[in-house]
Amino acid sequence: MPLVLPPPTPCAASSASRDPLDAVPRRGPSLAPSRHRHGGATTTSRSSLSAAVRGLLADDPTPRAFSALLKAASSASPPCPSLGPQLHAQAVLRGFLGGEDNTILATAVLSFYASCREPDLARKMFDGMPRRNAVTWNALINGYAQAGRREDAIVLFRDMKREGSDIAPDRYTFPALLSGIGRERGSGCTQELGGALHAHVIKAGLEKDPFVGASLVSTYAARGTLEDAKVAFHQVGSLDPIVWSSMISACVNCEEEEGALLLFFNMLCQDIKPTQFVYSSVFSACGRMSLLEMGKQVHAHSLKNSTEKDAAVLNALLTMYSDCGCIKDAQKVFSSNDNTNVISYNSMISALGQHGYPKEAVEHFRQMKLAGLMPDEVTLLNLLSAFNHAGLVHEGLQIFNSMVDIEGIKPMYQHYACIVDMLARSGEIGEAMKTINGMPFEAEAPLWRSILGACSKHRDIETGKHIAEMLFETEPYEATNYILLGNICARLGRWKEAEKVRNLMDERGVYKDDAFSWIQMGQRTHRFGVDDRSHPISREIYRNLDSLISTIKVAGYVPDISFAAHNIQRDRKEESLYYHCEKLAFAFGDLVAPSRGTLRIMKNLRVCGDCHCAYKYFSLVTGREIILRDNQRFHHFNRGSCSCGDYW
DNA sequence: TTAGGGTTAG
Repeated sequence: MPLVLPPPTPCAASSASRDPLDAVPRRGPSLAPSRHRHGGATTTSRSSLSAAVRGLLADDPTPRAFSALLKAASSASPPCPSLGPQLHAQAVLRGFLGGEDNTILATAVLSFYASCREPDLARKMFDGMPRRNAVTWNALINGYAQAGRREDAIVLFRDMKREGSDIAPDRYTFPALLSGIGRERGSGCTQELGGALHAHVIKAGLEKDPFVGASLVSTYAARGTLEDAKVAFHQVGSLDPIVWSSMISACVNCEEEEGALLLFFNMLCQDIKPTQFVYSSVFSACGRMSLLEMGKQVHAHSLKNSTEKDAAVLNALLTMYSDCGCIKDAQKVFSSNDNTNVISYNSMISALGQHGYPKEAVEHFRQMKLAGLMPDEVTLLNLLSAFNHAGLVHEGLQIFNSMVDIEGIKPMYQHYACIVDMLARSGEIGEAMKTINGMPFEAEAPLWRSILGACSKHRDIETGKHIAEMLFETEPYEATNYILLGNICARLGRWKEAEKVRNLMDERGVYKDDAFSWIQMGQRTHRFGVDDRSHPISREIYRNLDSLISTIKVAGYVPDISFAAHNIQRDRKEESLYYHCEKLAFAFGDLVAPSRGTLRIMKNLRVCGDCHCAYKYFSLVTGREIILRDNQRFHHFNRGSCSCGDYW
């Protein structure tokens, strides 16, 4: 008679502590339950579970009670990985796992190990079971998938199909498989697997199942194939809110923010109540597009739907306000959150860094530790980034050098990239190159490009040329590389070389992205290109801009013609700077917005140095606060100065 | 009485 034995030591969470309930490590990613259920079954707290287990063992427990407690233990919050082996051992001692009719309880034990990412222990249970049902198979497939053991999951799926008429892949099998094996972008093998699984789904007649459909949608989105996600979404054709939330999140993941917003409105029109997942994704979409008014309306809507206490919603909301240039509102959201977690702090530290408040970022880092939250690799990256934005090289290096010893976090590629960028931008290009040579990773093109940018800033033409030539080989169609090298040449007055770079671009058919800036007024977005005269009130905008330029010239503004790269006469150069898109956007905002009100302006590329200077004077002569978001960070202009301290 | 789908920071 088969007997399913417990493992010799309790799970992998073994500890010297006497009470297994106290043996839960604070940081134990491999032991954390892979999934918590939200919106449906609630999780159980560790203390109430502890009491329940003591009560159970004191009474005369039934197998049914063991199953219920195992289920609760697998989804306990905080996780309780040592409870499973304890319950398993007690069930064995009572002979509950020794008979033929142990399928349900044995499956509950198996599921516990699977959810604790211990697929080998789950497999031991599986192999020792005299009878298995579909639940047993699905639980082990899920265990392998969640542990990243995709090959094992696939083999088991194949075995399941061969098993016989009673056992067949069902609506539980595919989400388990898809969640674990199909979500790595850019893997050819995974692409084929995802498509093959979709074919199996259709073959099994499950393409209309909302559970399976939501899984397919998110799997395709994670691979970046939004069109396939849409096919899966339409195949389901359901009003199930989770399928919709999966599709909205898919749009955001694939940078189709407008699509996400359209789906959100469509959802409301069909009376499908948005969940916290939907609000999180929609806030993310609003933030990325800087749609402040829209974001505020969705915020108001979310309050009506009682999602205001959800940590993820609040974290997304915080980031939305920050991305829209409203750092004070972001701070308010953070302060209103009673459930701050590591992501809340990471979001706030990131926001403060991007807005140029490194001291406040450090203060939040300190508060985070005081609150008993362990900084993770993202926290450290955001902190380094805050120092980088502010040019605080010494502080950045100090944190970087103490990451392993003090924080227990090994620097990843992004941490090195941040430090290299920091050194190069501060003028320490030689040190940046040394760091690249000493790091345990191969530098990728964007990192070399950031050094090329620093060479442009510091007019280091020799290093710049060397890096540009290398980049012209590895990414010949990236316009930025040519622009940066051309700028170095132009700034040093080496016009012939600048001309050569432009010719090379033409020969290769490389085109740079057109610069544009935009500003929201009410519900409308007004977009401006360079020298753009297409706006209905263009004449008034140009008149206002000319007037503003005259005023700021009197106040001391001197156009910096080094930002006009073409070899043209000085007065023409000045003129070419006046009608940069960010200046046009400001002139428009200044014309139509109430006087002295804050203006929020966005630009798709990095702000031009001359415009940065002009904006400082604009803020001085108009009394306006100007918040400019470019593709790097935020600049807050007020009373003639910028929050970046002219370092960006 | 055991299995499953969708969020937030970089």
